[in-house]
Amino acid sequence: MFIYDSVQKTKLQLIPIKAGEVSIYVCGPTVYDDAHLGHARSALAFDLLSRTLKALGYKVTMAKNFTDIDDKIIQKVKAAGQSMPEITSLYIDRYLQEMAALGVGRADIEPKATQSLKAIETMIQTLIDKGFAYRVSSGDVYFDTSKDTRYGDISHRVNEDEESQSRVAHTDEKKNSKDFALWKACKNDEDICFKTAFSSGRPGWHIECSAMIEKHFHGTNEYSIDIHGGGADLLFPHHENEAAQSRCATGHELAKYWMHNGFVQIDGEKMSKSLGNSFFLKDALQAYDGEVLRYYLNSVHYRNDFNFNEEDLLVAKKRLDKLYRLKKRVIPSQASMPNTVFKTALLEAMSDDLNVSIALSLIDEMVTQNNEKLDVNSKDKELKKEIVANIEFINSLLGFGGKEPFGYFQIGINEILKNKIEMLLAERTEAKQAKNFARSDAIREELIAMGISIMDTPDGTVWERA
RNA sequence: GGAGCCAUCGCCAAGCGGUAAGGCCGCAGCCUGCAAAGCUGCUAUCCCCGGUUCAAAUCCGGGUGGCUCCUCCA
Repeated sequence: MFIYDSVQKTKLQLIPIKAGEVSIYVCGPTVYDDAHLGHARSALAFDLLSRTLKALGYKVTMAKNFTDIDDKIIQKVKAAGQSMPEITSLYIDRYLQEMAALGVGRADIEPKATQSLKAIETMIQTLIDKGFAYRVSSGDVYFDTSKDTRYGDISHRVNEDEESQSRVAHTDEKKNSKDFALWKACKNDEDICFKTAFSSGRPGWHIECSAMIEKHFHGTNEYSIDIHGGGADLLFPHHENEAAQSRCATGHELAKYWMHNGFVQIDGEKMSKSLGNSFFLKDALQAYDGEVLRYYLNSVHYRNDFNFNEEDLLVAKKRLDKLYRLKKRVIPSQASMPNTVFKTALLEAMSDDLNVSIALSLIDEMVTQNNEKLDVNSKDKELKKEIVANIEFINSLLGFGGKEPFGYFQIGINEILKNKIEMLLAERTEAKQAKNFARSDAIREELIAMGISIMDTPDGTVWERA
Protein backbone atom coordinates (compact mmCIF):
# COMPACT_ATOMS: atom_id res chain seq x y z
CA MET A 1 0.00 0.00 0.00
CA PHE A 2 1.30 3.40 -0.97
CA ILE A 3 -0.09 6.58 0.52
CA TYR A 4 0.74 10.22 0.03
CA ASP A 5 2.16 11.75 3.17
CA SER A 6 1.29 15.40 3.28
CA VAL A 7 4.11 16.20 5.70
CA GLN A 8 6.88 14.64 3.65
CA LYS A 9 4.97 15.64 0.51
CA THR A 10 5.61 12.41 -1.26
CA LYS A 11 4.08 9.03 -1.82
CA LEU A 12 5.38 6.49 0.64
CA GLN A 13 4.99 2.79 1.15
CA LEU A 14 2.89 2.24 4.24
CA ILE A 15 4.93 0.36 6.81
CA PRO A 16 2.78 0.16 9.93
CA ILE A 17 4.42 0.49 13.31
CA LYS A 18 2.99 -2.94 14.16
CA ALA A 19 3.15 -5.38 11.27
CA GLY A 20 -0.28 -6.22 9.87
CA GLU A 21 -2.11 -3.59 11.90
CA VAL A 22 -2.96 -0.03 10.98
CA SER A 23 -4.18 2.59 13.41
CA ILE A 24 -5.95 5.62 11.97
CA TYR A 25 -7.28 8.74 13.63
CA VAL A 26 -9.43 11.11 11.59
CA CYS A 27 -10.61 14.50 12.78
CA GLY A 28 -14.37 14.39 12.96
CA PRO A 29 -16.92 17.18 13.06
CA THR A 30 -17.68 19.80 15.64
CA VAL A 31 -21.29 19.02 16.36
CA TYR A 32 -23.11 22.31 16.38
CA ASP A 33 -24.73 22.07 12.96
CA ASP A 34 -25.69 19.64 10.20
CA ALA A 35 -22.98 17.93 8.19
CA HIS A 36 -22.25 19.34 4.76
CA LEU A 37 -20.74 17.78 1.65
CA GLY A 38 -17.25 18.53 2.88
CA HIS A 39 -17.75 16.36 5.92
CA ALA A 40 -19.05 13.68 3.61
CA ARG A 41 -16.00 13.81 1.40
CA SER A 42 -13.61 13.50 4.29
CA ALA A 43 -15.56 10.63 5.80
CA LEU A 44 -15.77 8.94 2.42
CA ALA A 45 -12.04 9.28 1.73
CA PHE A 46 -11.03 7.61 4.95
CA ASP A 47 -13.76 5.02 4.62
CA LEU A 48 -12.15 4.09 1.32
CA LEU A 49 -8.75 3.93 2.99
CA SER A 50 -10.09 1.65 5.68
CA ARG A 51 -11.83 -0.65 3.19
CA THR A 52 -8.73 -0.91 1.03
CA LEU A 53 -6.48 -1.72 3.97
CA LYS A 54 -8.91 -4.37 5.16
CA ALA A 55 -9.06 -5.89 1.68
CA LEU A 56 -5.27 -6.06 1.75
CA GLY A 57 -5.49 -8.05 4.97
CA TYR A 58 -4.62 -5.42 7.55
CA LYS A 59 -6.33 -5.23 10.89
CA VAL A 60 -7.59 -1.65 10.92
CA THR A 61 -8.45 0.37 14.00
CA MET A 62 -10.09 3.62 13.04
CA ALA A 63 -10.97 6.43 15.41
CA LYS A 64 -13.05 9.46 14.53
CA ASN A 65 -13.84 12.00 17.20
CA PHE A 66 -16.77 14.27 17.87
CA THR A 67 -15.85 17.70 19.17
CA ASP A 68 -18.71 18.35 21.55
CA ILE A 69 -17.24 21.25 23.52
CA ASP A 70 -16.62 24.38 21.54
CA ASP A 71 -17.41 28.08 21.37
CA LYS A 72 -19.83 27.54 18.52
CA ILE A 73 -21.70 24.93 20.48
CA ILE A 74 -21.92 27.22 23.47
CA GLN A 75 -23.32 29.96 21.26
CA LYS A 76 -25.89 27.55 19.93
CA VAL A 77 -26.81 26.46 23.43
CA LYS A 78 -27.47 30.06 24.39
CA ALA A 79 -29.40 30.82 21.24
CA ALA A 80 -31.50 27.68 21.17
CA GLY A 81 -32.18 27.45 24.88
CA GLN A 82 -31.33 23.78 24.83
CA SER A 83 -28.72 22.00 26.87
CA MET A 84 -25.34 21.20 25.42
CA PRO A 85 -25.93 17.42 25.46
CA GLU A 86 -29.28 17.93 23.69
CA ILE A 87 -27.63 19.88 20.89
CA THR A 88 -24.58 17.70 20.48
CA SER A 89 -26.38 14.38 20.60
CA LEU A 90 -28.85 15.63 18.00
CA TYR A 91 -26.10 16.48 15.53
CA ILE A 92 -24.09 13.37 16.32
CA ASP A 93 -27.13 11.23 15.57
CA ARG A 94 -27.79 13.06 12.33
CA TYR A 95 -24.16 12.83 11.32
CA LEU A 96 -24.07 9.09 11.85
CA GLN A 97 -27.38 8.60 10.09
CA GLU A 98 -26.36 10.62 7.05
CA MET A 99 -22.95 8.97 6.79
CA ALA A 100 -24.66 5.59 6.99
CA ALA A 101 -26.78 6.63 4.00
CA LEU A 102 -23.52 7.18 2.14
CA GLY A 103 -22.29 3.75 3.13
CA VAL A 104 -19.62 5.07 5.47
CA GLY A 105 -18.77 2.46 8.06
CA ARG A 106 -18.72 3.36 11.74
CA ALA A 107 -15.34 4.04 13.30
CA ASP A 108 -14.12 1.50 15.82
CA ILE A 109 -13.62 4.27 18.36
CA GLU A 110 -15.76 7.40 18.44
CA PRO A 111 -14.44 9.48 21.28
CA LYS A 112 -16.08 12.68 22.46
CA ALA A 113 -14.30 15.59 24.06
CA THR A 114 -16.70 15.52 27.00
CA GLN A 115 -15.71 11.93 27.69
CA SER A 116 -12.02 12.67 27.46
CA LEU A 117 -11.67 15.48 29.98
CA LYS A 118 -9.52 13.44 32.34
CA ALA A 119 -7.06 12.63 29.55
CA ILE A 120 -7.10 16.26 28.43
CA GLU A 121 -6.40 17.53 31.93
CA THR A 122 -3.60 15.02 32.39
CA MET A 123 -1.92 16.02 29.16
CA ILE A 124 -2.15 19.73 29.90
CA GLN A 125 -0.76 19.17 33.37
CA THR A 126 2.11 17.17 31.89
CA LEU A 127 2.87 20.01 29.49
CA ILE A 128 2.82 22.54 32.34
CA ASP A 129 5.07 20.33 34.48
CA LYS A 130 7.54 19.86 31.66
CA GLY A 131 7.63 23.58 30.99
CA PHE A 132 5.94 23.49 27.59
CA ALA A 133 2.82 25.28 28.74
CA TYR A 134 2.06 28.21 30.98
CA ARG A 135 -0.94 29.54 32.85
CA VAL A 136 -1.84 33.21 32.62
CA SER A 137 -3.71 35.33 35.13
CA SER A 138 -7.11 34.71 33.58
CA GLY A 139 -6.69 31.00 34.14
CA ASP A 140 -6.13 30.23 30.46
CA VAL A 141 -3.32 27.83 29.71
CA TYR A 142 -1.21 28.31 26.59
CA PHE A 143 1.22 26.11 24.79
CA ASP A 144 4.62 27.74 24.48
CA THR A 145 5.53 27.23 20.84
CA SER A 146 9.01 28.62 21.35
CA LYS A 147 9.88 25.63 23.56
CA ASP A 148 9.17 23.14 20.80
CA THR A 149 12.12 23.19 18.44
CA ARG A 150 10.23 21.17 15.88
CA TYR A 151 7.18 23.40 15.77
CA GLY A 152 6.47 23.96 12.09
CA ASP A 153 7.63 20.53 10.91
CA ILE A 154 4.14 19.42 10.04
CA SER A 155 2.94 22.36 7.97
CA HIS A 156 6.43 23.55 6.92
CA ARG A 157 5.75 26.99 8.13
CA VAL A 158 8.95 28.92 8.59
CA ASN A 159 9.41 30.80 11.85
CA GLU A 160 8.92 34.13 10.20
CA ASP A 161 8.44 37.17 12.34
CA GLU A 162 5.00 37.69 11.03
CA GLU A 163 3.79 39.93 13.82
CA SER A 164 2.94 42.72 11.44
CA GLN A 165 1.33 40.50 8.83
CA SER A 166 -0.57 38.14 11.05
CA ARG A 167 -4.31 38.40 10.88
CA VAL A 168 -4.66 36.87 14.33
CA ALA A 169 -5.52 39.21 17.13
CA HIS A 170 -2.92 38.80 19.82
CA THR A 171 -3.72 38.25 23.44
CA ASP A 172 -1.47 40.39 25.57
CA GLU A 173 -0.64 37.61 27.93
CA LYS A 174 0.61 35.26 25.24
CA LYS A 175 4.37 34.92 25.18
CA ASN A 176 4.53 34.34 21.44
CA SER A 177 1.97 35.17 18.82
CA LYS A 178 1.74 31.54 17.74
CA ASP A 179 1.04 30.19 21.21
CA PHE A 180 -2.37 28.62 21.34
CA ALA A 181 -4.86 27.88 24.08
CA LEU A 182 -4.80 24.47 25.67
CA TRP A 183 -7.39 25.49 28.20
CA LYS A 184 -9.83 28.37 28.26
CA ALA A 185 -10.93 29.54 31.68
CA CYS A 186 -14.54 30.44 32.28
CA LYS A 187 -15.22 34.11 31.85
CA ASN A 188 -18.55 34.18 33.62
CA ASP A 189 -21.03 31.91 35.37
CA GLU A 190 -23.01 31.07 32.28
CA ASP A 191 -20.08 29.40 30.59
CA ILE A 192 -19.86 25.69 30.52
CA CYS A 193 -17.10 24.85 32.96
CA PHE A 194 -15.14 21.86 34.04
CA LYS A 195 -13.02 21.98 37.16
CA THR A 196 -9.31 21.27 36.91
CA ALA A 197 -6.22 21.99 38.95
CA PHE A 198 -5.31 24.99 36.80
CA SER A 199 -8.72 26.61 36.43
CA SER A 200 -12.37 26.08 35.84
CA GLY A 201 -12.96 26.10 32.11
CA ARG A 202 -12.95 24.05 28.95
CA PRO A 203 -10.36 22.55 26.63
CA GLY A 204 -9.01 24.23 23.54
CA TRP A 205 -9.74 22.62 20.23
CA HIS A 206 -6.34 21.15 19.49
CA ILE A 207 -5.71 19.38 22.78
CA GLU A 208 -8.76 17.14 22.42
CA CYS A 209 -7.40 15.14 19.54
CA SER A 210 -3.98 14.68 21.10
CA ALA A 211 -5.45 13.54 24.38
CA MET A 212 -7.92 11.19 22.75
CA ILE A 213 -5.19 9.58 20.69
CA GLU A 214 -3.04 9.01 23.76
CA LYS A 215 -6.03 7.65 25.63
CA HIS A 216 -7.10 5.15 23.01
CA PHE A 217 -3.95 4.17 21.17
CA HIS A 218 -0.79 2.66 22.52
CA GLY A 219 1.74 2.86 19.75
CA THR A 220 5.46 2.51 20.17
CA ASN A 221 8.16 4.73 21.60
CA GLU A 222 8.36 6.35 18.17
CA TYR A 223 4.77 7.00 17.17
CA SER A 224 1.35 6.90 18.76
CA ILE A 225 -0.55 5.98 15.59
CA ASP A 226 0.15 5.13 11.97
CA ILE A 227 -2.05 7.56 10.08
CA HIS A 228 -3.59 10.85 11.10
CA GLY A 229 -6.15 12.17 8.67
CA GLY A 230 -8.40 15.13 8.13
CA GLY A 231 -9.32 17.92 5.77
CA ALA A 232 -6.57 19.94 4.12
CA ASP A 233 -7.54 23.01 6.10
CA LEU A 234 -6.60 21.24 9.32
CA LEU A 235 -2.94 20.97 8.43
CA PHE A 236 -2.36 24.34 10.00
CA PRO A 237 -2.83 25.19 12.74
CA HIS A 238 -4.77 22.20 14.02
CA HIS A 239 -2.45 19.35 13.12
CA GLU A 240 0.69 21.37 13.69
CA ASN A 241 -0.53 22.08 17.20
CA GLU A 242 -1.62 18.52 17.83
CA ALA A 243 1.77 17.26 16.80
CA ALA A 244 3.54 19.80 19.03
CA GLN A 245 1.46 18.95 22.11
CA SER A 246 1.86 15.23 21.70
CA ARG A 247 5.56 15.45 20.94
CA CYS A 248 6.24 17.56 24.00
CA ALA A 249 3.96 15.61 26.32
CA THR A 250 4.96 12.09 25.29
CA GLY A 251 8.44 12.51 23.90
CA HIS A 252 7.56 10.89 20.60
CA GLU A 253 5.81 11.82 17.38
CA LEU A 254 2.05 11.65 17.09
CA ALA A 255 1.65 9.95 13.73
CA LYS A 256 3.89 8.21 11.26
CA TYR A 257 1.87 9.39 8.26
CA TRP A 258 -0.41 12.34 7.68
CA MET A 259 -3.14 12.32 5.06
CA HIS A 260 -5.30 15.25 4.04
CA ASN A 261 -8.31 15.32 1.78
CA GLY A 262 -9.15 18.14 -0.62
CA PHE A 263 -12.16 20.41 -0.43
CA VAL A 264 -15.59 20.35 -1.87
CA GLN A 265 -16.14 23.50 -3.83
CA ILE A 266 -19.33 25.03 -5.08
CA ASP A 267 -18.88 27.05 -8.26
CA GLY A 268 -15.13 26.95 -7.88
CA GLU A 269 -15.02 28.26 -4.34
CA LYS A 270 -14.52 26.52 -1.06
CA MET A 271 -17.78 25.66 0.57
CA SER A 272 -17.93 27.25 3.98
CA LYS A 273 -20.25 28.71 6.48
CA SER A 274 -18.79 32.17 6.14
CA LEU A 275 -19.31 32.21 2.38
CA GLY A 276 -22.88 31.06 2.84
CA ASN A 277 -22.59 28.43 0.14
CA SER A 278 -22.82 25.34 2.31
CA PHE A 279 -24.54 22.36 0.81
CA PHE A 280 -25.90 20.27 3.62
CA LEU A 281 -25.70 16.56 3.32
CA LYS A 282 -29.31 16.19 4.44
CA ASP A 283 -30.46 18.32 1.51
CA ALA A 284 -28.28 16.41 -0.92
CA LEU A 285 -29.71 13.13 0.37
CA GLN A 286 -33.18 14.52 -0.09
CA ALA A 287 -32.49 15.10 -3.78
CA TYR A 288 -30.17 12.23 -4.65
CA ASP A 289 -29.69 8.62 -3.69
CA GLY A 290 -26.97 8.07 -1.08
CA GLU A 291 -25.22 5.48 -3.17
CA VAL A 292 -25.05 7.81 -6.18
CA LEU A 293 -23.69 10.57 -3.95
CA ARG A 294 -21.09 8.19 -2.63
CA TYR A 295 -20.04 7.17 -6.11
CA TYR A 296 -19.90 10.79 -7.22
CA LEU A 297 -18.02 12.18 -4.21
CA ASN A 298 -15.50 9.37 -4.43
CA SER A 299 -15.00 9.65 -8.17
CA VAL A 300 -12.35 12.34 -7.88
CA HIS A 301 -9.08 11.53 -6.11
CA TYR A 302 -9.33 12.42 -2.43
CA ARG A 303 -6.43 14.86 -2.54
CA ASN A 304 -7.88 16.97 -5.34
CA ASP A 305 -10.45 19.61 -4.77
CA PHE A 306 -13.89 18.56 -5.77
CA ASN A 307 -16.17 20.91 -7.62
CA PHE A 308 -19.70 19.80 -6.83
CA ASN A 309 -22.13 20.17 -9.67
CA GLU A 310 -25.34 18.46 -10.55
CA GLU A 311 -24.42 17.72 -14.14
CA ASP A 312 -21.38 15.71 -13.08
CA LEU A 313 -23.44 13.96 -10.46
CA LEU A 314 -25.80 12.74 -13.16
CA VAL A 315 -22.84 11.45 -15.15
CA ALA A 316 -21.74 9.54 -12.06
CA LYS A 317 -25.25 8.09 -11.80
CA LYS A 318 -25.06 6.92 -15.42
CA ARG A 319 -21.84 5.09 -14.71
CA LEU A 320 -23.34 3.43 -11.65
CA ASP A 321 -26.44 2.56 -13.68
CA LYS A 322 -24.30 0.60 -16.11
CA LEU A 323 -22.99 -1.57 -13.31
CA TYR A 324 -26.53 -2.21 -12.09
CA ARG A 325 -27.76 -3.06 -15.60
CA LEU A 326 -25.08 -5.70 -15.80
CA LYS A 327 -26.19 -6.93 -12.41
CA LYS A 328 -29.74 -7.20 -13.72
CA ARG A 329 -28.51 -9.59 -16.39
CA VAL A 330 -26.88 -11.95 -13.90
CA ILE A 331 -28.90 -11.48 -10.77
CA PRO A 332 -30.41 -14.78 -9.72
CA SER A 333 -27.00 -16.43 -9.95
CA GLN A 334 -24.99 -17.20 -6.84
CA ALA A 335 -21.53 -15.72 -6.52
CA SER A 336 -18.54 -17.89 -7.26
CA MET A 337 -15.09 -16.30 -7.15
CA PRO A 338 -14.29 -12.90 -8.61
CA ASN A 339 -12.14 -12.82 -11.70
CA THR A 340 -8.55 -12.92 -10.48
CA VAL A 341 -7.16 -10.46 -13.00
CA PHE A 342 -9.95 -8.00 -12.29
CA LYS A 343 -9.70 -8.32 -8.54
CA THR A 344 -5.93 -7.96 -8.55
CA ALA A 345 -6.01 -4.91 -10.79
CA LEU A 346 -8.69 -3.26 -8.70
CA LEU A 347 -6.77 -3.81 -5.48
CA GLU A 348 -3.59 -2.61 -7.10
CA ALA A 349 -5.26 0.63 -8.20
CA MET A 350 -6.62 1.28 -4.74
CA SER A 351 -3.28 0.38 -3.17
CA ASP A 352 -1.72 3.26 -5.05
CA ASP A 353 -2.86 6.04 -2.77
CA LEU A 354 -6.50 5.20 -3.48
CA ASN A 355 -6.46 5.71 -7.23
CA VAL A 356 -10.21 5.60 -7.64
CA SER A 357 -10.15 6.83 -11.23
CA ILE A 358 -8.25 3.75 -12.32
CA ALA A 359 -10.50 1.56 -10.22
CA LEU A 360 -13.63 3.01 -11.82
CA SER A 361 -12.19 2.64 -15.30
CA LEU A 362 -11.44 -1.03 -14.54
CA ILE A 363 -15.04 -1.47 -13.46
CA ASP A 364 -16.31 0.16 -16.64
CA GLU A 365 -14.14 -2.16 -18.69
CA MET A 366 -15.28 -5.18 -16.72
CA VAL A 367 -18.89 -4.18 -17.37
CA THR A 368 -18.36 -3.68 -21.09
CA GLN A 369 -16.45 -6.91 -21.58
CA ASN A 370 -18.98 -8.97 -19.71
CA ASN A 371 -21.91 -7.36 -21.50
CA GLU A 372 -20.23 -8.36 -24.71
CA LYS A 373 -19.80 -11.93 -23.50
CA LEU A 374 -23.42 -12.07 -22.38
CA ASP A 375 -24.52 -10.74 -25.76
CA VAL A 376 -22.83 -13.77 -27.29
CA ASN A 377 -24.05 -16.29 -24.74
CA SER A 378 -26.68 -15.04 -22.33
CA LYS A 379 -26.89 -18.40 -20.57
CA ASP A 380 -23.28 -18.79 -19.47
CA LYS A 381 -23.86 -19.85 -15.86
CA GLU A 382 -20.23 -19.85 -14.77
CA LEU A 383 -19.72 -16.38 -16.22
CA LYS A 384 -22.79 -15.08 -14.43
CA LYS A 385 -21.53 -16.43 -11.12
CA GLU A 386 -18.18 -14.78 -11.67
CA ILE A 387 -19.83 -11.45 -12.50
CA VAL A 388 -21.92 -11.61 -9.35
CA ALA A 389 -18.73 -12.24 -7.40
CA ASN A 390 -16.99 -9.34 -9.15
CA ILE A 391 -19.78 -7.00 -8.15
CA GLU A 392 -19.72 -8.27 -4.59
CA PHE A 393 -16.03 -7.54 -4.47
CA ILE A 394 -16.60 -4.03 -5.82
CA ASN A 395 -19.20 -3.50 -3.13
CA SER A 396 -16.88 -4.57 -0.35
CA LEU A 397 -13.96 -2.50 -1.61
CA LEU A 398 -15.68 0.64 -2.88
CA GLY A 399 -19.06 0.49 -1.22
CA PHE A 400 -21.45 0.53 -4.15
CA GLY A 401 -23.25 -2.03 -6.27
CA GLY A 402 -24.73 -3.91 -3.35
CA LYS A 403 -28.40 -3.20 -3.95
CA GLU A 404 -30.94 -5.43 -5.61
CA PRO A 405 -30.71 -4.10 -9.19
CA PHE A 406 -34.39 -3.90 -10.11
CA GLY A 407 -35.08 -2.05 -6.90
CA TYR A 408 -32.15 0.28 -7.58
CA PHE A 409 -33.84 1.52 -10.74
CA GLN A 410 -37.14 1.99 -8.97
CA ILE A 411 -36.04 4.12 -6.04
CA GLY A 412 -38.72 6.67 -5.27
CA ILE A 413 -41.53 4.88 -7.13
CA ASN A 414 -44.44 4.02 -4.88
CA GLU A 415 -46.70 0.97 -5.14
CA ILE A 416 -49.59 2.77 -6.81
CA LEU A 417 -47.36 4.12 -9.54
CA LYS A 418 -45.64 0.78 -9.87
CA ASN A 419 -48.97 -0.95 -10.46
CA LYS A 420 -49.93 1.58 -13.06
CA ILE A 421 -46.63 1.05 -14.87
CA GLU A 422 -47.09 -2.71 -14.81
CA MET A 423 -50.60 -2.37 -16.23
CA LEU A 424 -49.46 -0.13 -19.03
CA LEU A 425 -46.61 -2.47 -19.85
CA ALA A 426 -48.98 -5.45 -19.99
CA GLU A 427 -51.23 -3.55 -22.37
CA ARG A 428 -48.24 -2.54 -24.47
CA THR A 429 -47.07 -6.14 -24.73
CA GLU A 430 -50.53 -7.16 -25.99
CA ALA A 431 -50.56 -4.34 -28.51
CA LYS A 432 -47.11 -5.31 -29.70
CA GLN A 433 -48.15 -8.91 -30.19
CA ALA A 434 -51.13 -7.69 -32.20
CA LYS A 435 -48.71 -5.55 -34.25
CA ASN A 436 -50.60 -2.50 -33.09
CA PHE A 437 -47.45 -0.38 -32.96
CA ALA A 438 -49.32 2.89 -32.87
CA ARG A 439 -50.85 1.87 -29.56
CA SER A 440 -47.64 0.39 -28.15
CA ASP A 441 -45.66 3.50 -29.04
CA ALA A 442 -48.31 5.70 -27.51
CA ILE A 443 -48.01 3.78 -24.26
CA ARG A 444 -44.26 4.18 -24.37
CA GLU A 445 -44.67 7.91 -24.82
CA GLU A 446 -47.00 8.01 -21.88
CA LEU A 447 -44.46 6.20 -19.71
CA ILE A 448 -41.64 8.50 -20.81
CA ALA A 449 -43.82 11.43 -19.84
CA MET A 450 -44.14 9.82 -16.42
CA GLY A 451 -40.36 9.71 -16.14
CA ILE A 452 -40.15 6.02 -16.91
CA SER A 453 -37.94 4.57 -19.58
CA ILE A 454 -38.48 1.06 -20.86
CA MET A 455 -36.42 -1.50 -22.68
CA ASP A 456 -37.45 -4.64 -24.47
CA THR A 457 -35.31 -7.65 -23.70
CA PRO A 458 -35.52 -11.32 -24.73
CA ASP A 459 -37.03 -11.95 -21.30
CA GLY A 460 -39.71 -9.30 -21.65
CA THR A 461 -39.97 -5.57 -21.12
CA VAL A 462 -38.26 -3.97 -18.14
CA TRP A 463 -38.55 -0.44 -16.91
CA GLU A 464 -36.42 2.09 -15.09
CA ARG A 465 -36.95 5.41 -13.47
CA ALA A 466 -35.28 7.81 -15.89
C1' G B 1 2.27 40.58 2.84
C1' G B 2 3.92 35.24 3.67
C1' A B 3 3.23 29.76 2.44
C1' G B 4 1.33 25.96 -0.68
C1' C B 5 -1.61 23.34 -4.37
C1' C B 6 -3.36 23.06 -9.31
C1' A B 7 -3.71 23.91 -15.08
C1' U B 8 -4.52 17.16 -19.75
C1' C B 9 -10.26 16.13 -25.54
C1' G B 10 -16.81 20.25 -25.53
C1' C B 11 -17.42 18.40 -19.94
C1' C B 12 -15.54 15.12 -15.64
C1' A B 13 -10.89 12.71 -14.99
C1' A B 14 -6.09 9.08 -14.91
C1' G B 15 -0.90 9.80 -15.84
C1' C B 16 4.74 10.20 -11.05
C1' G B 17 10.95 10.50 -17.64
C1' G B 18 9.80 6.12 -22.50
C1' U B 19 6.11 8.00 -26.60
C1' A B 20 -1.85 10.47 -24.07
C1' A B 21 -6.63 5.24 -19.33
C1' G B 22 -11.78 5.55 -18.41
C1' G B 23 -16.68 8.01 -18.29
C1' C B 24 -20.33 11.77 -20.30
C1' C B 25 -21.60 14.24 -24.84
C1' G B 26 -21.22 13.73 -30.40
C1' C B 27 -20.88 10.94 -35.16
C1' A B 28 -21.18 6.11 -37.94
C1' G B 29 -22.70 0.99 -37.62
C1' C B 30 -24.81 -3.82 -35.42
C1' C B 31 -29.23 -5.23 -32.78
C1' U B 32 -34.71 -3.57 -32.68
C1' G B 33 -41.32 -3.20 -35.93
C1' C B 34 -39.37 1.68 -34.18
C1' A B 35 -36.94 2.86 -29.75
C1' A B 36 -34.35 2.06 -25.24
C1' A B 37 -30.57 -0.91 -23.30
C1' G B 38 -26.18 -3.46 -24.95
C1' C B 39 -22.05 -3.96 -28.42
C1' U B 40 -18.38 -2.13 -32.38
C1' G B 41 -15.66 1.91 -34.62
C1' C B 42 -14.14 7.28 -34.78
C1' U B 43 -12.59 12.07 -31.96
C1' A B 44 -6.69 15.47 -27.68
C1' U B 45 0.33 15.92 -27.74
C1' C B 46 -1.16 17.74 -22.53
C1' C B 47 -1.99 26.87 -20.41
C1' C B 48 2.44 29.90 -22.59
C1' C B 49 7.99 30.64 -23.09
C1' G B 50 12.80 28.78 -22.23
C1' G B 51 16.09 24.73 -20.30
C1' U B 52 17.90 19.52 -18.86
C1' U B 53 17.64 14.57 -21.51
C1' C B 54 18.66 9.82 -26.62
C1' A B 55 13.60 10.62 -24.74
C1' A B 56 9.15 15.39 -20.89
C1' A B 57 2.18 15.99 -20.05
C1' U B 58 5.69 14.11 -16.56
C1' C B 59 12.17 17.23 -14.18
C1' C B 60 14.19 22.64 -13.73
C1' G B 61 13.52 28.17 -14.47
C1' G B 62 10.22 32.21 -15.89
C1' G B 63 5.29 33.79 -17.10
C1' U B 64 -0.27 33.61 -17.11
C1' G B 65 -4.75 31.82 -14.86
C1' G B 66 -7.58 29.31 -10.79
C1' C B 67 -7.87 27.62 -5.74
C1' U B 68 -6.36 27.04 -0.60
C1' C B 69 -3.87 28.11 4.13
C1' C B 70 -1.86 32.02 7.51
C1' U B 71 -9.13 33.25 11.71
C1' C B 72 -13.71 28.66 13.34
C1' C B 73 -13.51 25.17 9.39
C1' A B 74 -13.62 18.47 6.46
